Amino acid sequence: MKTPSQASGGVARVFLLIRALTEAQREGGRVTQLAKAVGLTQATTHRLLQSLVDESMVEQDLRSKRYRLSVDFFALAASAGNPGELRSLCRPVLLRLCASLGDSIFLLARSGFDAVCLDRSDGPFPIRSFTGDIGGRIALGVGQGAMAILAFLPEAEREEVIRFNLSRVRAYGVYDEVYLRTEIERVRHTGYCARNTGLLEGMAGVAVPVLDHEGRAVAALSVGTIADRLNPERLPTVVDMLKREAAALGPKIHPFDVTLRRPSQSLGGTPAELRITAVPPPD
Amino acid sequence: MKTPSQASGGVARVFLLIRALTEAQREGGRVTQLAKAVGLTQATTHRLLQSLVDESMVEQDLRSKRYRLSVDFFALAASAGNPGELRSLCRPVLLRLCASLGDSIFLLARSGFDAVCLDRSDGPFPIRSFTGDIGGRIALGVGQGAMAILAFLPEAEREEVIRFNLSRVRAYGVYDEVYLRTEIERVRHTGYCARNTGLLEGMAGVAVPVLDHEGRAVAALSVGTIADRLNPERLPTVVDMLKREAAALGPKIHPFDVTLRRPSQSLGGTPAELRITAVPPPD
DNA sequence: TCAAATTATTCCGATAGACGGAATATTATT
DNA sequence: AATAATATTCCGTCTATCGGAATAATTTGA
Repeated sequence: MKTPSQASGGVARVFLLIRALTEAQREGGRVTQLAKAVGLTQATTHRLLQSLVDESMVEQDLRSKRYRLSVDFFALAASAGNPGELRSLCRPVLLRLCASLGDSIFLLARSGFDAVCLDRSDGPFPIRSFTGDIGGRIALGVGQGAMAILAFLPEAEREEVIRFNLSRVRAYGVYDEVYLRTEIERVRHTGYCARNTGLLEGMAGVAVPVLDHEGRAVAALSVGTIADRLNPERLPTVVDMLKREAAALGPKIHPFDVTLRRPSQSLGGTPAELRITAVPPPD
Repeated sequence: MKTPSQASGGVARVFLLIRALTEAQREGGRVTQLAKAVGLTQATTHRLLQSLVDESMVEQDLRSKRYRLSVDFFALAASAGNPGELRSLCRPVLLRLCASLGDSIFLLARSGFDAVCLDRSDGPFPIRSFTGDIGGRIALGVGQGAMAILAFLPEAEREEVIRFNLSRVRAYGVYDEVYLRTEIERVRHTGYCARNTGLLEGMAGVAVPVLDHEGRAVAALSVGTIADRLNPERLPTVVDMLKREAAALGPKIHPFDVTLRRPSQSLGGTPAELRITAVPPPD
């Protein structure tokens, strides 16, 4: 007997623990605390942690005895950030756009119901972004990049994502379904997504989807900058450059064709960028 | 009974498989091939893969049935690339240096016997580098950044690393132990590591260590550029800026204190760093 | 400085769940 | 359409995991 919501095998336990470790990366996690977080006994948690240390995926501070994910884990996973060579393909594009425009450029890849930031190239105008750091994720429909992707998914898939994401995106200024669908239509019509009144004060962004050889959105190129620099005069130029680069990328892309599966592990909640590092009080 | 060289628990098997998947990221791996690679039966390999798919760490193409690591895996591991907030702390530094110097700046973190690239900021002068892409690793002692770290490890640790790495670094132009030790002494004396005759034709680099509050090297700031731009006239300025930034970082860093353990999984082999992907110049 | 409390680590018997041989289904090849 | 290669499922065996409990280490408090 196994609860479907609860994980099945030992693999699930390992990743449950790893997820708990990501939460505790800042200070490192202690066995007791981690055990409670994953719902296992201290003994089991301890043994799993030791196994992970043996694999050098986790390291333990000799003084505090706290555990955290290791840089080796990061290095191991780095290749996963280049699916179908997408990142390698886009890197010169990012550099080129960044050099020409002088703004920060982001590469977002679609991943299930989210977009994940795979790469960025910062221009001289510093910027704070939601998807922000490499590895950051955001629900499809929130922010220009993730909206550009959502708008250009095949209809059936788009509907499923909208249904699943509606509750997740409410917090971000997507007030209702009608508004979201109106936006999507606009993006589908114009071929880009731009907003001046962004999620962050004074910040603006514009993004275009990157379509694979069959016309489905798999990624987005996104520009983030200060609001002044996306004025009506400059915007068309920026959009044009983005579209040109995106179009050139399309034929080179051969993505995996995967079944969309609802994540059991909640992706939703509060994104890391909004979690204003409150230290969880021990009790 | 279990071979000590072969892994013990189920955790080891999982990561054995994940490692095999990183090798096959480009095209994706098939069950048969992966099973052979990890030395398990197809049935077991298949079940493990399914478990990983359930965790959305792996995805499978519906057409080709091939498996690859997913972007979710990358996103999960991203927090591991910010150990002790090192990356967050250094990001503004990278941007500042990149803006002032106009060259590409790298942040390397020490990890066991290696240095791993945690972040980079590319300047207008395109560059090819060994440690190159984010997540890339290189043996301590090879390249300016990894040399800067090695030179400023505590003596006992330094000796152990040298002993372990000597065979690994021979391929890279470190011809013998005497040469390596001479270099280390020079770096310790001057406080930086610069080379014009780099591993790559026409490329040059200079790096300084980032020392923690107890004076041990935990990271390096590295500049990569074209050889002309590191002439005797400009070099002192660059070194000075790097040193200044590194010194300011030191007190903010409180690293984990870990036991150095020889990796069972060979790091050696054909390093990913030799598979150099040239970055086409922007224009 | 010592004692109490908290936390980390080790032990070990029971057993849940992984293992893999073999059968079956699917896809590619000729 | 037949054959081959590959992927997936089944299920009995038995191994490797689980966790309660004991022990060790560390922190807290007086």
